[in-house]
Amino acid sequence: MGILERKEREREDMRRLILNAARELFLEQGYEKTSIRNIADVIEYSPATIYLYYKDKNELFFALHEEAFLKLMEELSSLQTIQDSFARLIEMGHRYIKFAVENPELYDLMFIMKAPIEALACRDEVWEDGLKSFGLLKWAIQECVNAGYFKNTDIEVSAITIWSYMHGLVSIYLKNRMSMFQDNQQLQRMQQSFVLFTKMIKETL
Amino acid sequence: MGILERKEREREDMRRLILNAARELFLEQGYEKTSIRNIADVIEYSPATIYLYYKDKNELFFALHEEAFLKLMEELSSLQTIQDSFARLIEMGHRYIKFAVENPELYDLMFIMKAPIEALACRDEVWEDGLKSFGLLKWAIQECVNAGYFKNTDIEVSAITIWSYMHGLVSIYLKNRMSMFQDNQQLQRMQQSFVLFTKMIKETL
DNA sequence: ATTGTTTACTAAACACTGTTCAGTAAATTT
DNA sequence: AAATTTACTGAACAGTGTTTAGTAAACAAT
Repeated sequence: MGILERKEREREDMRRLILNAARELFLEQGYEKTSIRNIADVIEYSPATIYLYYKDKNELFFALHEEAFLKLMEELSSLQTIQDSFARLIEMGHRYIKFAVENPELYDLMFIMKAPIEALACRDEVWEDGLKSFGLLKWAIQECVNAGYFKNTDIEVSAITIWSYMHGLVSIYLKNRMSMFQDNQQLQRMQQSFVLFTKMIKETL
Repeated sequence: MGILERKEREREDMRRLILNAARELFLEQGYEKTSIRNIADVIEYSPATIYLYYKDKNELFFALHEEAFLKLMEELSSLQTIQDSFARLIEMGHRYIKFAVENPELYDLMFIMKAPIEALACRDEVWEDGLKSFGLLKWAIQECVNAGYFKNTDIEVSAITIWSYMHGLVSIYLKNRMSMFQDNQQLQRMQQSFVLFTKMIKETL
């Protein structure tokens, strides 16, 4: 009885079809301007069909949120090859900034928008993707402690502190709140600040 | 010829009436769920009338954005009484966190939402409110340098770094991305992180 | 092969949204 | 008193997320 399996496959195909269209529109014109009807137009189905595969718009964007974390984790995965643990943590920071600047819509989805988190909340699940990448940061910090770079033992608090700085830096930039600097100076100022921050953690963490 | 003056007064009254209603709804049910029609209902005028006093919704929320900055500046104003410049900077941080936690919707409006910044952009003005409060931070840092607490001379970079951390910390919390900690632990973790950060800037800035 | 049943899909509607505009009634000026 | 300006609104436009009733095709049972 392979019919059920085929149906399941077809269902997955359809979910992917919808998600691909959603991602395409979302990345090219942003979240707010992407409507269910737009997505339906692209895949040449009725808007109502989308609701047979995704509960609502929140759930649809939570699926993209998951993808985005996969992408970030992928871009951070090759860090394991770096031997020196402090250099690895710094490179992690560089790549985090790079990811945010190159994928502003994804970053918004992952860390700022409330829609994906609401999709989680109403199925009362934990924020696994966030937890996993937070775990990666904690691991990188733990390695620095092990290697003798950091003395501070409360890894959790160190992780929050570093992540807060990183998130603050990129989201001030992404949400256009660095307009006190000329456009061409903003990225430069971010780099300068990042250098200062690395000095700060090196000397006192 | 006092008629023009009266008319101007009446116009200001109307603008305030609209803004008061907008603020009320906005703070009680959030930005997204507040519509022009909701505001119109409260003031018992037609929705079209609102457009005679505010260009669009962005401009309406930019007006609230200005108010929010006034409120923040007010809550930071009494800092001048603190003698020790480092203690003053720390207290500034405390009040920043307090403001964000107690006024999440206002904080969103000021530093995260793109609507107010768009209202600015299409009148191509600078972000004066942001600039002013950034100036206050720079002043507080400069005083720390003057008092010998900090050696670092690039105040601008120091300010970005400190603000980035502060903004990151509170917005991770406000946007519900601290769900890896139990609800009752989140504020405590923030405090711990803040203590760590103060140690960091004290020792290396 | 012909029923009955389930599945996949959609047109249309519901209740909204921001915004514009023609038309009206009152206030002001001539 | 007539003409003009001002303040306001009803209705519409073009969209939004979402639900529901109904249809046609696929499948299962006889």
